[in-house]
Amino acid sequence: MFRGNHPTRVDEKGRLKVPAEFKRRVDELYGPQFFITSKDGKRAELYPMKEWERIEDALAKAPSSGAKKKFLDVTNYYGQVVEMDAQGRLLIPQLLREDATLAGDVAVLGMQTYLVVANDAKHRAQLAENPLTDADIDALGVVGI
Amino acid sequence: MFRGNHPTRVDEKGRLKVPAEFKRRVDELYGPQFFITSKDGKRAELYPMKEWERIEDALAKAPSSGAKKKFLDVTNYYGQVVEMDAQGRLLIPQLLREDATLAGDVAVLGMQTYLVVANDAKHRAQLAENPLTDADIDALGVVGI
DNA sequence: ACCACTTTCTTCCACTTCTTTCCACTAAGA
DNA sequence: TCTTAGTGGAAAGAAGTGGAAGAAAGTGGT
Repeated sequence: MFRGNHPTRVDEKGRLKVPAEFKRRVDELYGPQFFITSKDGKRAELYPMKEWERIEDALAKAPSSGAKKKFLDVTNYYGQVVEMDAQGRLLIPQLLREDATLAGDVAVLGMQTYLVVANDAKHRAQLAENPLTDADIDALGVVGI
Repeated sequence: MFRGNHPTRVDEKGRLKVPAEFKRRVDELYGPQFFITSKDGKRAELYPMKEWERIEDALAKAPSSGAKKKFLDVTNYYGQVVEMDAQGRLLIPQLLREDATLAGDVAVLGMQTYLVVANDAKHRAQLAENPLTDADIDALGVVGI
């Protein structure tokens, strides 16, 4: 389970420093390979290879549909297999770097099974624009929040 | 069950001293790990790790929804796993320290299953601005209040 | 078609900065 | 006075960063 925000940076070469905590977990649970992609072109999603393969398997079994084709189209357009080096850095494909403006300060968010990489300022602005309301929380119906 | 207000301080390094009473309860009921996060960026919420995991599980089972996505986006943006040291202090992430102005005197409030950490003066002002009304209390439908 | 040169990519080393942990002192309450 | 809570700070270790050297891929010319 990945959780929380680990602020980090993308250097001028386009390398993302995977925060040490996430790196440790990935090292022990998965290999150094990831599938980096995006569903909206606005922020990158980083799946440990094994997780992505699990999703692919589930999709392969699903009946053919427009939604499936669309999903494959988008995720494979932005997608690429990337590998962490010994220093815990990985090269973000140029296309994603441009579309998701991944340079300088970025937020790496744990989203349970995968990680989200977002431009910090943009993500912040998006949260401010669309805040979490009491009604949202009530809608979840979870006790003790 | 956490209850009451235990005023404490955040030092210049951003370390929150967990009041001894809360520390004792946490030590016996839970481990030293917490998930610290925020829903509005204005005050921090401190969940014993086990409590937070319970919420995560409940969320994982809930059907996909906008409210759920928003909730994960916000809580993981502000969130971080933190650990108390032997002296009962824990480091508040920079982002939260800034947004929620957690420095100097703060109030630690027991909110049943979790703790709230708020800038004392700000919290006071907010209560004054938005007081508890008879209508609020009636809406609870609890006998004997 | 092959060779050589150029350019880009990748990996690894070494330095710097920040974080974390732990020790010791101060203050307050019993 | 003794014990427990709270505070500050220094030292050791870990994390982050830049860059240089080696490898690989691409390009052009003979």
